Amino acid sequence: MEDKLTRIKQLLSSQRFKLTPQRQATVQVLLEHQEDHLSAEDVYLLVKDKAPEIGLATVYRTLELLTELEIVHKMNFGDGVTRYDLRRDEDASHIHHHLVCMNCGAVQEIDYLLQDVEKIVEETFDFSIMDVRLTFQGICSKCKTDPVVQEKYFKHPHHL
Amino acid sequence: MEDKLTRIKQLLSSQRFKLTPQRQATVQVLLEHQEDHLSAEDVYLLVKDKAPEIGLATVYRTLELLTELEIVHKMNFGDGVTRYDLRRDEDASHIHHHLVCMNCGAVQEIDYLLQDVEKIVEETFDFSIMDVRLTFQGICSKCKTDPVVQEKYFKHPHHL
DNA sequence: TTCATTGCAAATCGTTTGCATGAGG
DNA sequence: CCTCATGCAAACGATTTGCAATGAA
Repeated sequence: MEDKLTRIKQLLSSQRFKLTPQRQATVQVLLEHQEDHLSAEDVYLLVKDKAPEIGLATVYRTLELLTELEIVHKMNFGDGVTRYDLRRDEDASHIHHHLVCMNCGAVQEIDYLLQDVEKIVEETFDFSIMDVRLTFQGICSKCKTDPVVQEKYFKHPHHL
Repeated sequence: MEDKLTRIKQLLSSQRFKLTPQRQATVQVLLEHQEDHLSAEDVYLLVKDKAPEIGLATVYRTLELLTELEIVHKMNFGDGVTRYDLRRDEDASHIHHHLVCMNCGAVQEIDYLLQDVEKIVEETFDFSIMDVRLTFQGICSKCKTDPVVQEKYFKHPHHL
């Protein structure tokens, strides 16, 4: 992980960007929450613990910068908030799929299956894929046991 | 298509909702643009031709209502705008995938492949899928011939 | 009359921007 | 000094909401 921070610092300075305390704090928060999918607001609140004086705008600017450098990944589950993620590594970049529970909001990654599908799409449509976002929305196994959830999602026929 | 309008009217009235002129105009716009992926604003402008007095809020409310009734499909390509689509038909509901060109913004549907993947996900994760959103972002065959596009997306190694 | 529905304007929410200040080379 | 980066507050764009007016059952 120090590894990663060092690499990021190099990447920044190679393009004349500085690893300021605010940026470092932001990266650290992302490193500590690799499994989560934090919104800018989430990141902001977490960074405030490390650097209380930071402004929300700086967090947005930092996340935007890191996105341009392809260090973080910007995503969007349709709930009106953009979420950010450290990228795993350099090239297997465009594999990033999720199970989103419509009840509890839990997000689980499923970063495999699908290489074949990508290949077919590229060939069939002569389309150069730069990024793939596959999101399954549904009910996770935990929520499935909740009677309220069952009533809401499983009882009614969807089209009367 | 009259077919479809009638069915929608039935669906509405079965739940004590009325097919007001505004709602009808909105549905008609959606029917006339089944291939597009219109934003609320787009729909609003198109509906204004048919019913100039309509308000944007009503369009939003109508689209929300139609979404709840599973008549339209709400989606999101990460550009900060929600887009809406008439659903094709009743049950093969959750198959709705897209190729989005990062250059010209063209959206092409690829509503097949993937049934197997869905099945695997359901079983592997004990996850009940209610909706799937698969988006490939990349460069379409048309844009690929543009030298500016080539320079921007295909020349530079992504990580120096 | 009653209740859903509407148009309008104001409010809200996430995000971006302008600007004056501050820190580092 | 010069530039980049910051914090703050204002601006912004998409969407939602409050409310009084409308209109069909």
